[in-house]
Amino acid sequence: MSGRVLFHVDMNSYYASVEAADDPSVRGRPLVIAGSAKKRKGIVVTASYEARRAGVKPPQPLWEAKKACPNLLVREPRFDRYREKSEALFDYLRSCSPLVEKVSIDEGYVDVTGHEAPYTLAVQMQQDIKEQLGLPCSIGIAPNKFLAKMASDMKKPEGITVLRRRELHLHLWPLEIEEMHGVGAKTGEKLRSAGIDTIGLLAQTESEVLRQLLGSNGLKLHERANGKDDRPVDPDAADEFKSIGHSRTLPEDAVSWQDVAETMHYMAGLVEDRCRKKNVYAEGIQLTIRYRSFQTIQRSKRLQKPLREQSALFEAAKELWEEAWSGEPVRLVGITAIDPVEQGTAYEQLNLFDWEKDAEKWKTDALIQRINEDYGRGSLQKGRYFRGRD
DNA sequence: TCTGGGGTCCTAGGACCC
DNA sequence: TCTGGGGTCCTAGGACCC
Repeated sequence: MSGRVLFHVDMNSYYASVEAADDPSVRGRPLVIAGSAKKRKGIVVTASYEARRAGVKPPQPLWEAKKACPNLLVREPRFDRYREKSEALFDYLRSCSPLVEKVSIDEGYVDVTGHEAPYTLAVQMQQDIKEQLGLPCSIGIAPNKFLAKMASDMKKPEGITVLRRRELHLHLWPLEIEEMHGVGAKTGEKLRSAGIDTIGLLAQTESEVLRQLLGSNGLKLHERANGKDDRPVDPDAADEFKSIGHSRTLPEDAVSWQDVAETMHYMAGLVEDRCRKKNVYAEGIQLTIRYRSFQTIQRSKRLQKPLREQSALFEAAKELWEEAWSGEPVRLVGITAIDPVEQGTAYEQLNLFDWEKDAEKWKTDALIQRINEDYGRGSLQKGRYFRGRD
């Protein structure tokens, strides 16, 4: 009963729409954005509505899409351009309300509580975005995030949908269970096997039954299905990142460290670049290996000292590789910096100071030497060295 | 001649500490 | 000769989303 009014603004076929906005020659034609099939990245990331009408549906292998739609136009993604347009979009949204939360490159929430005529505002926004950026979007209007998100999905492209709590039985509950945000393949399967085929049945199921079936996620889904969701629109959410990673599918499967080393080094460089841009160091590193079988493993470890240099990330990744690689052919590798910390926040100076103090306290040359040696190789961290002894 | 690349959140077990 | 219980940190993996 908080009486909030939230918009979920969702761009339609975003990448394809940016291409169409920039290049009139592809407008109105079946277009997909996909990686290069030669490099084994032939996946349809986004399809224009013309392509969708021909049966193309992301994510789908490119060869399959071409089979479904022989006159398909294919473009490789231009992420920099999509980010640029996205910034313009969010600048516009923030001109409508200060409470804007960016969810991804092409969607966000806007809290317009208190606005005298939300629907009229939505119409205006949709029109402005079309005129100023050349991009189509759908807008969902509802009292909370979940319902706004579900609403924006109800009319595409270029729809505006109001979803009121008292109308859930008409517009939300009849939907198939897989259409619910937060229900993926696995959860959908579990729910169906329990006879819960629609969002309405989920809403009416005893919450204890759902907890048995899905754990705490079951309780969350039950609340959402009943129209309850208290999450605020958080303008800072996008700044609070927790990892920075890059990965690549290799042109062909790798069978040795030598085969992956160059790609690893390159990934480490990309990670360093982004850490620098965000002014952070990584307290941990994660290696991702995807095998030919598509089984994907991840190995992570905390670093002895926060770092971000390409060579250091590369070396750390190599160590993880040596511990983790099973010997099977590898399809994809990735490096992720985890637990980012701001540059200059305490760590190096402060800790060095602490070690000196600790060394002073213990006062044996041998110990001081040992600390220096250890610290030199960076193996002391966070004042833990003496834990259990003092 | 399948299946990209960027993320987040949650759970669970073992180590370790008190 | 018998070993509790709570808390935190670390790691791996599952599920989901765009």
